Amino acid sequence: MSNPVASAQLQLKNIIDGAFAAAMAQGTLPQAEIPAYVIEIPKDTSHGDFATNAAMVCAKTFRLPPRKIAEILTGCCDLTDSSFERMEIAGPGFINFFLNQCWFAQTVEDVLADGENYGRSDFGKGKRVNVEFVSANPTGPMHMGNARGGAIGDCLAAVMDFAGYEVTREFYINDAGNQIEKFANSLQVRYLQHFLGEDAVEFPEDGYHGEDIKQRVREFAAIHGDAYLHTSEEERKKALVDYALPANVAGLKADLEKYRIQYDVWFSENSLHQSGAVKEAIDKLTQLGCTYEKDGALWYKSSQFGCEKDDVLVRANGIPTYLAADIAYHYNKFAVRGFDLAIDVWGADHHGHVARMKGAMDAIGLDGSKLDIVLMQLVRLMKDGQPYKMSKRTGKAITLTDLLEDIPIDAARFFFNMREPNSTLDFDLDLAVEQSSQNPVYYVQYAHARICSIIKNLASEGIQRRPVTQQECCLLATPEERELIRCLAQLPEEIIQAAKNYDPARVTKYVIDLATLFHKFYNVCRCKCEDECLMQARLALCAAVRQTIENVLALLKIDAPESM
RNA sequence: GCGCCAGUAGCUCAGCUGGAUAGAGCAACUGCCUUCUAAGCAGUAGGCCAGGGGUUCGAGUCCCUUCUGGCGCACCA
Repeated sequence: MSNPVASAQLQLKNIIDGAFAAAMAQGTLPQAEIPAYVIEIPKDTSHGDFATNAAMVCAKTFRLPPRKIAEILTGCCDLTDSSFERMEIAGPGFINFFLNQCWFAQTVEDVLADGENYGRSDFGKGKRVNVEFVSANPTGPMHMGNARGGAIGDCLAAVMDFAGYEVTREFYINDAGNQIEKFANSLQVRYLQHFLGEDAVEFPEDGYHGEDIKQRVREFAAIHGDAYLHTSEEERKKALVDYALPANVAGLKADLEKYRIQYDVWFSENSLHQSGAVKEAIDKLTQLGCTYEKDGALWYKSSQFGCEKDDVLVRANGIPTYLAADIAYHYNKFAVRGFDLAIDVWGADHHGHVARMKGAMDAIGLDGSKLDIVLMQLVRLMKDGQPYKMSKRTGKAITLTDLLEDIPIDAARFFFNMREPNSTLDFDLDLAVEQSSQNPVYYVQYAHARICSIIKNLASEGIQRRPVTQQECCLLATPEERELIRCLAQLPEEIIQAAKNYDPARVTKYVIDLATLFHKFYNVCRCKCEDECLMQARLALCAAVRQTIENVLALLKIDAPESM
């Protein structure tokens, strides 16, 4: 697995450290500890491929002007047998380094050699990470927040995998607690209404009013008829929930699969109650002195673990709260299943819960820093430049299913990953369906299709891509070619950054940039040309770009069409 | 009231752990197809990075403060 940028950067660090050592040995710089300096990639390529502020941060240490230090350092830098051809001092004392043509040639070869693995790294060191996302309430259909969470979570999981983590995708089914009680009640009222008429029983104000509840009741009635009309309420509710809940979960699963999301684990909250895991977690906290009783309820001392106030674990009526179950759930992730890291993707409206959960992990004897929460802000659907809240057909909030009926799945997955999770997202419904360059999905896919077309066209004229020598690859020296290769080289670092920051939107931005650079290259450099060696080198470059686009689109689970 | 997140071009947003002249896309205007996909490219124009202080060689980025917007502060999940 190659990482052209990191290799060059490491090489450069050795060169610079070597220069410091040499200068001190010569006595041109006094003996001193070298302050931390950075090696960065300048925005402006005229400032080189890499630049360091080493001379500037040392100004105080050596009591010399930055440019003077830079002169001494460059005098001691040895670039022979390196990936660099030259360096220069610029501005207030930057030292800029320029990569040689071999590096560019080698990068193209590396991409092709790595193939579908190009971009992978061992950054994660095989650590086991659990990524939990969507975890939609099984009492009804999924909303826009779930749609965004699905795209972000799934892509983040793919990115983590690519960055060298061992990833488990998980859905937490909230099949316990208050909302299941409301669900049961809604079902049974609808059931009674189904047979006795709408007016026979009043529908509870806080019930689930959706059409989906009625639908489940009709299905249930078709199987069991009015058999549960005369049973106890208890029995009736249980029968209805036992039917409707698995049906809903199956529905969620089916909808998410349409959205190209497949989970490794569907984890039931109820199973934690059944197995006694919730009670165990509560007992453990109590043993550790983290709880107390007040007003008949059992409280957890959240305030001792970074929260504003304490929270109830077990209500006065003896039923544990969601928090108790959630502590047991995360305890299970770490202590039982042994994950090294757990990432939860939550809606930003749950942000108040973050400190509490992390604190609770510390309280229960685990490490709260291993739990990370990705908060995502709300989605605003836009149509004709106006917020678009309700479905015209149903008059209700737009569900994930509605969305996917209206726009292509490629567009949905791409759009939801265009912004970092923690920023509000305007989802432009008109743009998402538009088949033009304005739609970034098409823009990227078009670049891929173009490359396929070039290769196919040349093949039809009997010109096949063949292995190229490094010397031939060195012919790729126009500014457009070099920019394009520079971008290719960036992928592994881009993936690592996305994994490190839990920000899958980085890869989306990356692939748009890559497509842009390819289109620029395409307009200036013809692959089909007189010089056979140059043609083959350009074909190799095209193949490398195609491979890279494919790899990124695979992370997003978006098609890479061969023609458009 | 307290807390979290945000405020960058007319609009939607980039800007990596402080770095060189603040960048894209859309919208507006001007060009480029007898040659590999014009779903493309090149160019023009557009800015007191919300306001005010501070930290330093250097601030859109860090600290303080004010203003504005979103979201939370349950024996709901």
